[in-house]
Amino acid sequence: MANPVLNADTFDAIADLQRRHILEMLAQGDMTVGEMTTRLAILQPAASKHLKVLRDAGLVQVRVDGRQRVYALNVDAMRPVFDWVLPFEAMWNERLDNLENYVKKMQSKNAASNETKEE
Amino acid sequence: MANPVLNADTFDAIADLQRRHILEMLAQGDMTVGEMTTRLAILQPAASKHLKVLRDAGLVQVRVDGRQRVYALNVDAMRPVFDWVLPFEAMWNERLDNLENYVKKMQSKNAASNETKEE
DNA sequence: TTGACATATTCTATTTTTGGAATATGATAC
DNA sequence: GTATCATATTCCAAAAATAGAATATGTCAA
Repeated sequence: MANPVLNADTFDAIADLQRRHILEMLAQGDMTVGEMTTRLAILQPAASKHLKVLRDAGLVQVRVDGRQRVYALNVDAMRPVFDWVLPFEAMWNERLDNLENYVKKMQSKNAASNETKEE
Repeated sequence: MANPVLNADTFDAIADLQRRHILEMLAQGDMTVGEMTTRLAILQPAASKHLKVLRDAGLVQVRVDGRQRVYALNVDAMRPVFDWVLPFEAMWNERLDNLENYVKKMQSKNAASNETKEE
C-alpha cells in the first residue's frame, strides 16, 4: 500500500526534464543510480538530488542491494497528473468529434448531390 | 492554426497551482483578467504575470475587448502533457487488469468448490 | 582492517522564481 | 482635453531551485 504521500508536489517533480527522463527510464524497468547517471550523462550528485525530489513526491521507491540502490517507478503517484489533464483531453476530442461530424455531413451531402447528378 | 510555440515549457507552466486553477477556469469558458483575480483572490499584477507564463507556453490566448483582455484556453497546447502521462496510465491499467483477472480466477475457483459442496 | 566502490548529503555560489509596490499603457467616459 | 478603469510591465527584495565540489555513509573485497 503506497503511503499517503505528503504531497511534495508531483507537478513540480515532473516539471524538470531530467526527472521526466528518469521516470521514463524507470518505466522500462528498475535501475541503479549508476546506470541512470551514465545514461543521462549527468554527475552522480545531480542524479541523487533529482531522485530525492522524486522520492519525496512518492514517484519512485528505492531498495538497497549491496552497495547499490535500485530505483523503481511508483506509477500510482502519477495519477494526479493524469486525472488533471484528462478533462482537457476530453475537450479536444469533442472538437475532433465535431470536425468529424462536420466532415461526414459534408460527405453525405456530396454523396446526395452526386446521386442526383448521376440520375 | 496555433503557432508553433517556442516551447516555453508547458510542464513548467502547469507546475504552479494558481496557473492550473487559471486553466481550469478557462476550461469553463473565456474570462477577463479582472474576474480571474477576483475568483483566485490574488493581486492583479500576480494574475498578469501568471498569464504571461501561460501565454509564453501557448496555453492561453488573449483577445482585446475595449479595455479588458479576454483570455481563452488553447487546449491543444496541453497535448504534450497528456501524451507524456498516457503511457504511465497504461501501466496501472495493466496492473488493474491483472488484479481483475486474479479476482475472477479466485471467484471461479470458489464457484467450482461451492458446486462440489452443494452436491 | 584497509581500500575501493556506490550513493547520499552538505556547502556554497549562481540563477530563477515569486510577491508586492510602483509605474506605464491604452481605452473609455466625461 | 482630464479622470478613471483594466491590464501589463518594471523594479526590488526574498525565497527556492540548480550545479559543482567536497565530504560523509555504508558495503563489499582482500
